[in-house]
Amino acid sequence: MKELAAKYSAKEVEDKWYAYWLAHKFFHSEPNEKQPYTIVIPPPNVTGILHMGHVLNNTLNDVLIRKARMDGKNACWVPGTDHASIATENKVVAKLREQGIRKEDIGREEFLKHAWAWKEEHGGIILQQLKKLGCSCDWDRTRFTMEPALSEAVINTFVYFYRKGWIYKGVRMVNWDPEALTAVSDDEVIHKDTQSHFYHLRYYISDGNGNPTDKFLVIATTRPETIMADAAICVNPKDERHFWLKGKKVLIPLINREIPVIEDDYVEMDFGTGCLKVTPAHDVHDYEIGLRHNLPVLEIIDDHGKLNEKAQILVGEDRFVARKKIVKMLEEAGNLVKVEDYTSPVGYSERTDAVIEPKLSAQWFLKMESLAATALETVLSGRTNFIPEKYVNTYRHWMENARDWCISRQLWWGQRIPAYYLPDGSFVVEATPEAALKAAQAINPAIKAEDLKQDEDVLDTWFSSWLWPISVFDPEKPGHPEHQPNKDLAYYYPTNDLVTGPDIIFFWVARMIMAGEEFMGKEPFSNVYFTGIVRDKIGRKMSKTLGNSPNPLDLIDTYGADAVRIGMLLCSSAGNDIFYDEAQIKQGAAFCNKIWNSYRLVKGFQVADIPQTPAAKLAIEWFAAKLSETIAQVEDHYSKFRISDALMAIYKLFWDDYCSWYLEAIKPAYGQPVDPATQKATLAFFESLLKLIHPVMPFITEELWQDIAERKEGETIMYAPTPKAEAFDPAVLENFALAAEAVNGVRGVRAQRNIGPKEQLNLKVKAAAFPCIPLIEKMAGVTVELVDGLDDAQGVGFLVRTTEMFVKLEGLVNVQEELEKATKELERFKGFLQGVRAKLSNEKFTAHAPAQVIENERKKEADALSKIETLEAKIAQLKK
RNA sequence: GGGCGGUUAGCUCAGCUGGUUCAGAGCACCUGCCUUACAAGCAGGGGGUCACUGGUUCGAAUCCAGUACCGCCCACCA
Repeated sequence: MKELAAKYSAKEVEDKWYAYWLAHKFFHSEPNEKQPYTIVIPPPNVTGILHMGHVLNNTLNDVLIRKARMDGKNACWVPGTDHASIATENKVVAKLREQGIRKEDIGREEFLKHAWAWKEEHGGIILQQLKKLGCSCDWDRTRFTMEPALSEAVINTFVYFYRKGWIYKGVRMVNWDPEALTAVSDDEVIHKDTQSHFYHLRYYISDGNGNPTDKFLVIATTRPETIMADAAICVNPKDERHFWLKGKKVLIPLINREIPVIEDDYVEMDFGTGCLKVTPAHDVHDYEIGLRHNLPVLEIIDDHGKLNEKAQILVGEDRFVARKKIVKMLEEAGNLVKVEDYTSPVGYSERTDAVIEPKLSAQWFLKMESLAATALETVLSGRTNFIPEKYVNTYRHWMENARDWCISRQLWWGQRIPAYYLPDGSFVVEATPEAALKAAQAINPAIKAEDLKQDEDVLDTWFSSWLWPISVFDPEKPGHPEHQPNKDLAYYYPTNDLVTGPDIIFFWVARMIMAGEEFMGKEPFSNVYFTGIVRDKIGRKMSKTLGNSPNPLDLIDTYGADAVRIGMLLCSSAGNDIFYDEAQIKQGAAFCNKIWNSYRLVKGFQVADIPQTPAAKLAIEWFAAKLSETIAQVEDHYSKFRISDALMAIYKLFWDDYCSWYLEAIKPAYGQPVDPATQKATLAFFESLLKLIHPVMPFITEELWQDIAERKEGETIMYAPTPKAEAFDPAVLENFALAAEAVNGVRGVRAQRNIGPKEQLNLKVKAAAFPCIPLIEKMAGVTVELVDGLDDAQGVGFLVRTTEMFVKLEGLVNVQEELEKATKELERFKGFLQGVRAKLSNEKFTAHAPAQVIENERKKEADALSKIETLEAKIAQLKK
């Protein structure tokens, strides 16, 4: 490095060192005799692009992995991407739509060709972006959840659980989007309060032969067009108003079909009329009531949201048209009692904005009971820790109520379910078509390959990502209990830490624990660190539609990756949402510059064979202690995953202690040289600081570390050992603190009196001895004089603890002002003393409080007395 | 509606098992400085009834109960 510029320029530095790290394969890990430290990346969507949430998450991951590497562990961070079936398929569908192509028209095979092409074109961009951020992933280990080996793992897992009897096919109500003609997940349904009507309808009691009597009940519904699908009327068994209905049958208006009156606790007595029409095919809750009471399921709405022939009336009408028409018909028939305005939450499709239609369909499920119980135990026993701990409660609640996992999706992009149907509708489950044919022929020897039809659905994306901590190392393992883990899996599993958002605690974290326990008999990671959600300054979620999410790459370009990393970490305590503000990144950039310039100073030192100044000697002794003290704190913070606290501790050590105090203390006068011992110590301190902060700021630290000494090609700060705290004498820190107070006192006087820093002053200290006097002289620009008494009123005094100090100022002093100041202070201490004495004279206090506390109070009393004495003497002096 | 968590300085947060002058940090703010490492800087400074009410205790930001508000997860009243 040549002359250092006055400002740090990240751009020139970052690409250079990342290329260097890659060229030397510093990120690559292979099993060896060292202790492993492993992280698997939360795989981002393969076609996704980097957003601020990724920046936060991956910065944290990188800090942990770099720290572990410097701690001497064999650190391995496995990167990769997720095929993200729904998100990716949506994107491909949208792109095809632009070209006027519908996926149904081109068919599965052709569609998948487009999808793969899309993946090749857009896939992995995000991994390139992570490099810009400085992430030290082992790129040779990059995985993709839909690559052949990992897809096989998924299929094997399915077969394994099917054989175990935990996978079954069942009917479930899904969120049907009648425009997109697909089921959508719960997350893709947006509930919006919608203005509608509450129709009160009269159902006549049947005489038993399908004829109406003159008795009736009234139900309230928002969906009158579904009455033809009613299977029962339900009332609460405790509702006295409806006791008379017990065992009765009623007639559905307009079509006169007879349905029973049943009783179920689900019905709220004080809502609506207390009578609920039960429509199992078109309402989730009604479906569940139907199950409990064995009601028939009659579907009258088709995939397009139109009434079908089972409705008997209004066949072919759209559900909303049908609603209007049927209301009129009901009114004419005399069944409409009244119509109320009503606002209720209605589910809309996130993508098409169509009103979601609950629809029954056949789905594949995985039984959760046993898996959840085991995975709950993993966390409750502490084999896996959650940080922050509060998520254990959330986790427990979910695991204790886990419903079977619906693993099928009506999509094409993903691992296709390995169930093969025979012509008679029965099916076999096998890992390959060949095996399936064999199995089918065992049932019916006449079966040929073309007779078998594979299930159309693919598996939920999470059904592949839950294997991630295992499959990235050994894809053969999932689904194969007898398979011995390969070398990588045996070495790297279980991984150490997982950093992820709390929003996927169930989708992903819980299920990885299940898979880990099932296939490895061991938890997949020891700690899960939950980050918060990145929000903007005013608390809104970052989103594309709001346009409040900055592009991280622009930020890196402007401020540098180190600055962006600092900016994200500064405000990120675990589990709290992050309020993103560009100001934090500017703070990070300022810190880079500060580090840069502190090095410029040291690098510029002329070294000469001169004796070390006493101030420099004291400063070195102090900073060595301070460094050790801080290292211990930083280690403690890291051990508790308090990353932002660790960063802040180093930040203050670097800026306040090293730059503002240490460097100023050892800095020679302009043009003067520095002695060799001081130069050496200073560079050593600086190197320690670089190493401490490297995990957070990888680029600038590498740049400077390479410059402070002769380095060979292939050397890197990445593998420099983390500085260790050494034993130190606490008195060193205490003495320095006293001296610093004295310096601050003098500076206060200067500020108050408008005296420039260059003007030498005389400081009288009323004491027989005081620590670090050369330091005080250097830092405060004074000559210190130890005196017995302060008889000269021409000056300004202040107290350092109980020691009185006095800056001599000829003709500049306002005695009256000094007097007022001292009197005010005296009052304060007197009040304080009173408080302490009240406590000490309280018998209950002295009887109950521990000795330590009482002693502290006595010391406070003594200190206060001493200060009062000093102040009183001073006041007497001033009054003369 | 059920569960969980929160409320401390203008902002973001720390404060572990009640007791050190415990009321803190960073940023922001105010004042004075372009003092040859750094104005992305230096020095100094102001600022909080620890949400509210009650209780336990010699002693409460800290423990307990209630109230108010906020956030998250789940279920989302036909």
